Amino acid sequence: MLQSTESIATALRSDILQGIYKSNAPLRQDEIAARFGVSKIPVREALQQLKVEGLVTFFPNRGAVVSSLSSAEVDEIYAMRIALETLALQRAIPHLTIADLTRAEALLDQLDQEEQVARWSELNWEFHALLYRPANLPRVMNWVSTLHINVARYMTLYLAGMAYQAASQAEHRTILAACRQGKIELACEQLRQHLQAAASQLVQVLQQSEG
Amino acid sequence: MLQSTESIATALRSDILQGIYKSNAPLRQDEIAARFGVSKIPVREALQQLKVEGLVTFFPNRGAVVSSLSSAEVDEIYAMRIALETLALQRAIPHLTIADLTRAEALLDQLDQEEQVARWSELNWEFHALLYRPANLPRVMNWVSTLHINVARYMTLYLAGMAYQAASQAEHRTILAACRQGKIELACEQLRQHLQAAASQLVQVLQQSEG
DNA sequence: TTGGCAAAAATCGTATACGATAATATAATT
DNA sequence: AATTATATTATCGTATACGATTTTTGCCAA
Repeated sequence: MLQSTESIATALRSDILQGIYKSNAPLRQDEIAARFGVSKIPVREALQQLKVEGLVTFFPNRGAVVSSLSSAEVDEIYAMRIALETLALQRAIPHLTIADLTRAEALLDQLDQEEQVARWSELNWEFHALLYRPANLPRVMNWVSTLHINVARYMTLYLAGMAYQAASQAEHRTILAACRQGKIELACEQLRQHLQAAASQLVQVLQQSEG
Repeated sequence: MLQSTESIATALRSDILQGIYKSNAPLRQDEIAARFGVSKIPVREALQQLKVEGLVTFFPNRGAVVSSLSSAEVDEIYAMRIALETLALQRAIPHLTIADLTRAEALLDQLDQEEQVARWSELNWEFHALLYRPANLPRVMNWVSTLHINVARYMTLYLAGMAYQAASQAEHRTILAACRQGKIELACEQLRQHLQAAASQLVQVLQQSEG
């Protein structure tokens, strides 16, 4: 099994995003190793990566669990997302092509039709990433993607309602319209509001469950 | 040797920041293991963490080297720093205490006197971190610190001149003055300019060496 | 029953060991 | 002498093994 650390990290990231491993769930090294047909060594290396990404937390001599986020932490992550995603969008807009805009429009139409929550979340992220990618900021993209994974798993749990999806789609369309017109400031402000709206709702739900 | 991964990561981070390991320098696992009196396992786990942080790059079957940054990458890292550090400062200012401001002033006085480049760089970061910490955004602080390490090692190499330090100190004082007056927008704008100035100079130097 | 308490099992963290790949040195060929 | 081929060495990536810690289980006493 050559150079397995990376593929294990990718798979675990995906599992956490999809909710296969939920918050506080232990990530047993032997079990994961068996699943991938490797020893614990590359599994632990992958887990150390996910630790830096914030997705897992290590407890001394008790191994790793999926990180659980307080409402304050969700708020902080969204604050980071707003800062970095508006940066990306701002730099991307001048480089957006007609093809990009057409593809974005198609994604929104798909989102209107989508009923499956997991798939909706995927398409939603695809839409956002599409708008950021032309900024040509690979490190920003990487980190934004990581931040997205950190909170998206909560979104699929708590914000699955049609009400949120409808509002979100309306916001997507105002953002896309501003992008099409090259109105950078406006597009960024609407993105900021879009993310802030998601953050506020998620924080509210979490605060309730925190009692 | 119990739970050594973390202390190894910390030490290597410090070594890279201090330029003990320079760009593209190989990080030999056996050598590092011997230095810490451990096996390669915790060393590799530490290196995987630094990889996510951007400080090292792995080449298949050739191990890890200290990442080298292109001018474009430095530009991107500073763009991230500006986005995240203005966020932190903006949220910190309402919580800055008199004690914080006094301490910040003292740090600037120390900086005026400091001749040793490495120590100057340390104090400089201490000043910045002091202004951000009251924002109470631990994840932002962590990531900003990582971004800082990524570029600071280049700073000490290329921007050691007194001209830069004098200009930098003047900017520090305008930022601190705005903080003292509670002028959030102004302070953030001046911080943005301060970081942008550093970025521009470093990018320029790197572009020259890139030919 | 319930609340410790000891023994057993599970799990972790890492040292050791080893096959695989890459880098280097040495020999062979033109 | 230069170049290619081959052997040697260095280094990596990970499987195996094992002591240490934690968790669970079964037992006894209150």
